Amino acid sequence: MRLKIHHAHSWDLSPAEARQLQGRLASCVVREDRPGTTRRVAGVDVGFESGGRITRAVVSVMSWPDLAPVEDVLARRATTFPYIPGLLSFRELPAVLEALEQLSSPPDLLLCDGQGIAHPRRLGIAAHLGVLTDLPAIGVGKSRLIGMHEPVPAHRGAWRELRDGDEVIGAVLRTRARVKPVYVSVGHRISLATAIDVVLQAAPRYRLPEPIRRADRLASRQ
DNA sequence: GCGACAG
DNA sequence: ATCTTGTCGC
Repeated sequence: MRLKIHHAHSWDLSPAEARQLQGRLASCVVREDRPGTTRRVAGVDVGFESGGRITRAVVSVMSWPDLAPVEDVLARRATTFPYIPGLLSFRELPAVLEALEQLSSPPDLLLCDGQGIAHPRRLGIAAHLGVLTDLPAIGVGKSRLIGMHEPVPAHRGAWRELRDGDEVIGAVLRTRARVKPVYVSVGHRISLATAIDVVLQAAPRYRLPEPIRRADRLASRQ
């Protein structure tokens, strides 16, 4: 598929330029529900190989709401930006966009590894990806970047607001009882309440480690 | 100045 | 992100 990029920009930036750009793109994030018809949901997993020299992105598409596997794609490329907390998207998104272009048909919703607006400048990787693709996007982080929250009860479905001062920037949600909670935040064109519902609905059959395992299978095949 | 810090 | 060791719950 051809990917339409909105608010396109250079990736050859200094850390200072990247931070400045985040401030401008953050104002484009839509924090309310503005979905299209949801038929396919894509899980986006990012990471690296070879001690960081290679950046890897895996996109696993499933049908919605039945969560049947539809299509998996993998992209790898030489890393061109270092990992700096708060600037993850500048290291990972070029590979993600390359992977998305390999899909035979576009997804309707993105579940992206990492934070959405739960970010110092409100533009984590999921929000950045949402703005560039203009697709509804949800950030699902495995650990915290910023924000404070009350303890989360141990049962599945329990959640607490993640706040930065007075602002609610996300939710800390248990997708399974007594398992480490995930950090859910708005990426684009979705409300926090809807994002929580979607993650909870997707989690039972689409466990967060699942895209990683599929990634490893794809990686060993290529 | 010191600690924290998505993946 | 990755690696290792010790502990705990089912």
